[in-house]
Amino acid sequence: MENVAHLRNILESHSLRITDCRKNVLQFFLNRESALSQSDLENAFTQYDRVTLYRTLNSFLASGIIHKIPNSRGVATYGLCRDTCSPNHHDDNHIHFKCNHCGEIQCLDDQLIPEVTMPKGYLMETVNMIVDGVCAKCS
Amino acid sequence: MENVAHLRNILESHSLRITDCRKNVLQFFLNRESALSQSDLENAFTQYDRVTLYRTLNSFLASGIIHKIPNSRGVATYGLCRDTCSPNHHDDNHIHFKCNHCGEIQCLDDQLIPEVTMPKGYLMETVNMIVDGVCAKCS
DNA sequence: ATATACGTGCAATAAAGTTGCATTTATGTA
DNA sequence: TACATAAATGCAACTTTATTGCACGTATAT
Repeated sequence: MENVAHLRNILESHSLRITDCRKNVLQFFLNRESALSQSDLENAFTQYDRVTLYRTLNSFLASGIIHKIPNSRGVATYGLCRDTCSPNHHDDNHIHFKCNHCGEIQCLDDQLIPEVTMPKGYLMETVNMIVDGVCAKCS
Repeated sequence: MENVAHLRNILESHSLRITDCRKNVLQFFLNRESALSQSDLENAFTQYDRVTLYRTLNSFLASGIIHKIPNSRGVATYGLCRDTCSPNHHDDNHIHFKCNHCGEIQCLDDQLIPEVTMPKGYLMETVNMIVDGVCAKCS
């Protein structure tokens, strides 16, 4: 359970207005260790319109509160950014884990993506790494 | 240009019937160095129904001719598998590159994904790595 | 040559993502 | 505290992508 001041603080520091929807969604992210999709939010917050949740996710994404996690299913999933992330500089160089059993996607904050080199002429900007398998809860 | 015997050979060795659609789509993949989405195929092959192309991709995917490439946009993209792939054992441990300029997704067949270790309790099955940036053609 | 299992096209639907607009609300300023 | 305003929300509508069922056509084994 996060206290409200903390939630306000996070939103404020990312230049976002404090609204019920944002506070609730943010709390939901903070209480979860797994990544969330829009439909997860729709199920959890029937009091808010789909579009509102869609735009809430977008505002979190643009302000650097959450990051998008690439995946093979055609559904966008989002994970909380670390404290050290900012809108302009993301610090999400950790591995993502997708459990093939429970379906959850987790940020493995302590497993950093190893350095890699690109062929000549390629300019590297962002690196994502996704491991599929069975998570600790399911194994 | 691939000769027809080669195309037949690939389809046959993956237990797929030889059809015009499959031959053409396979050739299209072989002639391209970049990954393809369903809509790419729809644009290239107006003579085939969307659903046919959809199922062609699915059959290629299931038989191990192509592999799905995770991405942040909500559009499935597919790349050719190496010769060493089979339906049961994929050998696509290469890095994928997404160019933020031209939008192309490429398989960097020679850039192998480095080994990583998982936290205790986690079972690793598949690893994907996607680098975003600017490709050699655009830089 | 033929049977049949598989592939294709068409129609329809589901699911996810997105936009415009009218109304409501958060926030800075008086 | 009241107010002006920029931003957030809800609703409706729409686009794109993904998916299924069914009838018909074709590749393949016998």
